[in-house]
Amino acid sequence: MDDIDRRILAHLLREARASFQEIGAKVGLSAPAVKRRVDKMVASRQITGFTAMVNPAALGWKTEAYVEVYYRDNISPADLRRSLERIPQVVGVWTIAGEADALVHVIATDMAEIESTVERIRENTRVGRTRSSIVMSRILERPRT
Amino acid sequence: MDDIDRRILAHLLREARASFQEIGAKVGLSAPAVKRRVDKMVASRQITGFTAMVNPAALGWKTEAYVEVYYRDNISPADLRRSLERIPQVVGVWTIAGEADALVHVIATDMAEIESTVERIRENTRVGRTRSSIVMSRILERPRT
DNA sequence: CGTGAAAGTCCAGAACT
DNA sequence: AGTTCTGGACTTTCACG
Repeated sequence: MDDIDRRILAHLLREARASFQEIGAKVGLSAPAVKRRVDKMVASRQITGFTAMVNPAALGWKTEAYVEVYYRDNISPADLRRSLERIPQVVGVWTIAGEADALVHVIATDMAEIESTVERIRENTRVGRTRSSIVMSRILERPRT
Repeated sequence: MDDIDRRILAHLLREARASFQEIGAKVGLSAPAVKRRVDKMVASRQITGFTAMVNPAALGWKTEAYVEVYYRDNISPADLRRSLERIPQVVGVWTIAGEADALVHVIATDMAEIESTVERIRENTRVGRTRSSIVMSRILERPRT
């Protein structure tokens, strides 16, 4: 991972559908060279994939929340994942050090769906209390460079 | 935005570099038809762009935190954005309803950098207290379908 | 809103510096 | 590491249903 790789990555973060040729022109490399570098970054899991960024509001996902979860006892990351990945409204889960044990990102079409999703999270018997913060507006969101 | 659009979008969320032809084969449309639909979704800002997903750990971004910020008085979203967007370690900001006023996602190379970034957030005189949660592990992270 | 065909562009691998 | 070359695939525009 040298400086050219970083410039290629920066380009892909901004425009993931750019052609290798186009990227090559910017960084001063031929298209095959760029492809080889990108393939390598994907193979080494530095790049984990390419995705579209969507405007949730334009798609009916009007409501979003971050839910802190406190567990009664220790829970393994694997168990945590198993219990939450089947809930489609859960789009992110992180274990945290601080007051709570885990932070869960929930996205839904309306408030009622947020509520029922939090209920589903609570169904796990090991969950103690939860503390939800409803997102009012996205101020800033940028891909990590 | 009909069902075919949703299937195209789902495909792009999974693999943003897929060719229009490939997507067309999955949804039963020709490549030009797919391109027109994608162009339309981009033009209408339902799709806001295409980006690479990176593995922060593989890139030296070892440390991540979510910081809740409590303000002394009301702050406008525009002011909030202005004060935080110049801090490069800040990758996400949302205003929230709950206990705190804003949730700030911070990503850094090490703990010291997290600390100094939180310090920078606190420099704004209107910030009251902050409450940080350090991310220990990413359990689940998926694009919204 | 769809298709099919044109021309231009790009990809992906091979061969070579 | 990098390049150039090449056959085949893809994108993109356009005319048309």
